[in-house]
Amino acid sequence: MQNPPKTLPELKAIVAERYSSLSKRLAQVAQYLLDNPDEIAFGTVAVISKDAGVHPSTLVRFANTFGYSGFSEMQGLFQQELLQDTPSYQERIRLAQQEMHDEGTVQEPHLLNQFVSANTKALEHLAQSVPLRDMERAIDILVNAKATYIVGVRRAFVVSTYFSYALQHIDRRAYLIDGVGGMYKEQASTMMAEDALIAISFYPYADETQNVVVSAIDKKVPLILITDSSLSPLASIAEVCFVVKEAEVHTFRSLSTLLCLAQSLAIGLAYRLENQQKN
Amino acid sequence: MQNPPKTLPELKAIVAERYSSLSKRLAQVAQYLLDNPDEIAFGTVAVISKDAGVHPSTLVRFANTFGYSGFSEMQGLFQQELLQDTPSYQERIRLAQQEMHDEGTVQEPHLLNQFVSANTKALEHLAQSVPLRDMERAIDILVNAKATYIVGVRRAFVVSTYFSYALQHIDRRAYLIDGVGGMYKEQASTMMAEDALIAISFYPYADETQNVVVSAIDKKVPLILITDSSLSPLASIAEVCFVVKEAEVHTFRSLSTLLCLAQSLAIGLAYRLENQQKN
DNA sequence: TAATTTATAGAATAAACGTTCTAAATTTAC
DNA sequence: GTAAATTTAGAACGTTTATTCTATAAATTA
Repeated sequence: MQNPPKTLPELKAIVAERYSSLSKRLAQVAQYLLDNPDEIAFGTVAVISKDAGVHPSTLVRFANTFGYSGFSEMQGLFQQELLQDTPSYQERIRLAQQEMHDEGTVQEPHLLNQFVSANTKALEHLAQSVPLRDMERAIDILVNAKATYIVGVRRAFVVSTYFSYALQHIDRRAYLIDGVGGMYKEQASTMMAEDALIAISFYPYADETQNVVVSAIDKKVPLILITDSSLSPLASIAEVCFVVKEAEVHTFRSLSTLLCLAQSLAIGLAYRLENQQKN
Repeated sequence: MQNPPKTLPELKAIVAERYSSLSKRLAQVAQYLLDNPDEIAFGTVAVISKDAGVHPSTLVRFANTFGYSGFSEMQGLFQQELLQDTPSYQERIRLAQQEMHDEGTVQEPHLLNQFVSANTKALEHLAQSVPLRDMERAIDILVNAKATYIVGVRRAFVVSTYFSYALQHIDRRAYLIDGVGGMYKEQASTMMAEDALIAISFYPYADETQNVVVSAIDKKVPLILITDSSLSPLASIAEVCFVVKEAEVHTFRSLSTLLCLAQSLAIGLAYRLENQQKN
């Protein structure tokens, strides 16, 4: 190796390329290097090697393998990268917009930026608008539920699958009512009063979801509702109701805040269960 | 001096304030410190002192004067500053923490707030790290695809369902390979070279997903991969590869940024199709 | 101006640094 | 299954590190 990469992106590319042919320990370093560039920029050989779980000399060998005289030389790339003016997020948006203006052509700003902006705002709104009390009540219900059923269609189905995944992840009985084989009714029929139902429903409030909820209410199954309006037809019969305003970009509704809420509920539940176990 | 500043902006403010009452050499250091923060972040005492035209020990005295145990402690602030992603984010965290402090009660911050913080940060990172070019290439592939297959299991399944929903929403043929009835192979068997495959795969890289991808590659189906590391086993064979770092709160990985990316792709595709139609 | 305080530079020090060399361990090849 | 080659961890290396201590220089005060 004679021509070591001169910039971090180049190095990363080459490391990724050669990764599969690296020995065990060198691969370990490669992994760490790609995942924790910041640590490498500031850390010492001793600290980094410990953190990456390899011997200090392995770092030097790694650097040598990629053509550097030693670890320090390679480390320089990581420092260099950090020094490159990383303009703040807002500034980048501003620059992008200005660039658009300058070019004269009416083109889209980087779509990702629009989404990030929109979702960030929506997330902040979420934190402000959801009462802590509702979170606690919802978690109460989930703690006491022998099983948790989840229903939601189309866009809401995405959130349903997350709930299903997350709850099973923390060893809760979760049943996703997905209507496979057109069996909404059948899947919902095993719900009992000591269970719980999480329903996610947005305008235009699909009948499938409504029907499942109604049959649950008949059986006195407590309902946690996640919806887009406090005037949603199910809002009044829900034990707990979360009203979530999603970000919207060019008429496309987002899901980030919903997922964020779902996660918070799942982890809140996990905590509660842990604490119960201790006592 | 007992309470040294904990952030670089604070330190800078105090240095400026006390500047006029500093001795000759300390003032020299102050000058240098305010002008060359980056050098201080990475340099050694020897290098910095030489560059600033003072004796090495002067740097230590300077740090002591402002309440630090030594130069290294003060240097930490300069490093920290370089790591900070965006001022806006940092400020939010700081304010939130201060608010907590003001209340007097030392309590766990509202879970939702933790998530919002983590997700916000991850979102901003996403916008910076995903190259516009990759977005365009991915959209190119999706535009040209007669049908789009989507595969992802467990956590990634949530994202898959979103893709499936979003693509069908804009009248694209989208086939979700969900493995219902254990038919991963069968569902994947109808893929053809003029289609496209979106695969979402995270460590520990499920076999189900791998198998589907391999059979797609055999048929020359272009692959758009969304994964968590550029060292992912599928990364090297993908046409386009998005590496997404998800937010993490108490070992629970988030999905917000993934959804954000998915949305951006879907809407980017929708736009492109609209524009094509016009021409 | 002399005395006293304060600030400085230099020497000294021990700890930590990155690196090299070597023997052991592991993998690969036959 | 043995031999060769590669990879590894460990010890040892000379440097460099940040810091402390101290004699000297400068500034301040009386």
